Amino acid sequence: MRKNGDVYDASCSARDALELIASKWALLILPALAAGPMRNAALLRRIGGISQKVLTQTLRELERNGLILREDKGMRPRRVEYRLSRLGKSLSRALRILDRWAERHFPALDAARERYAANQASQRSASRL
Amino acid sequence: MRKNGDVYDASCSARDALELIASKWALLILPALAAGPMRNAALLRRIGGISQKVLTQTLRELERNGLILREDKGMRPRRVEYRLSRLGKSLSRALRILDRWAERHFPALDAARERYAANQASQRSASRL
DNA sequence: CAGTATCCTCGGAGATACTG
DNA sequence: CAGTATCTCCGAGGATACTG
Repeated sequence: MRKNGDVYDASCSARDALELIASKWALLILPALAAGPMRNAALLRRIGGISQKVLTQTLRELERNGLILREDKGMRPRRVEYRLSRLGKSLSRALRILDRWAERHFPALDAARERYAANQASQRSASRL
Repeated sequence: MRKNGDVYDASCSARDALELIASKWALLILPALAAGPMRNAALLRRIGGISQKVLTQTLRELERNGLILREDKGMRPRRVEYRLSRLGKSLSRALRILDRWAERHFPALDAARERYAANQASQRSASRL
């Protein structure tokens, strides 16, 4: 992306940051970890519908960006814990606002979708006259 | 908000809402429209790297969810304007917080990535000994 | 248990050309 | 000018099996 012509000005890196955040899975993992440190298996259970591969990928990406910390206590059987870094907690707080927005407004979104569907239907039947 | 250890139960719809938001393009279109109503071509210019098709798709999806309004004034040549709905403005305000977070913290993210890369490199060379 | 390695599928998204 | 219609391709992500 961002092929030719630097259309957008200074906020390019911020845009990258946004894209990191705008990952569906990151948006679910961070809140999960906000509750406290968690292990791989627990995250798999907690976040329904994510595969082991994608979970690992996303965790690595979050770790790479300094949002979470990975602690591998060298035990047998193995035990690895993930937890939010300071930066991750900060982001998590910002995300909570979005979360609350979603909770508060999804009824409105649903309603809008129904209205839209109804409109579509009536327009289809009108054009058939 | 999914406080107990169960997989997501009640907050499924909110999760859907989050996924709508977690679209890279929606995250760019909404702030663009926050500045004021805009037409197709203007959005294409403003948001670098998006194709006509994807722009239309995203706009439709946002309209369907009641976040933006589409106004087609029946002129020749055609003139269609998009603008935020009340709901869209509300979301846009919530997103601005994220935006600010990204602007404020992307240096930290960058730094973390460099640290990570350095670690990787030193670990690779260590394992080669 | 945490993580990798493979293989494979499906759909997101680009390019291009066309229409009202 | 806004939008559709096709065709195409690439890669994110799922399933499964294996390893330390």
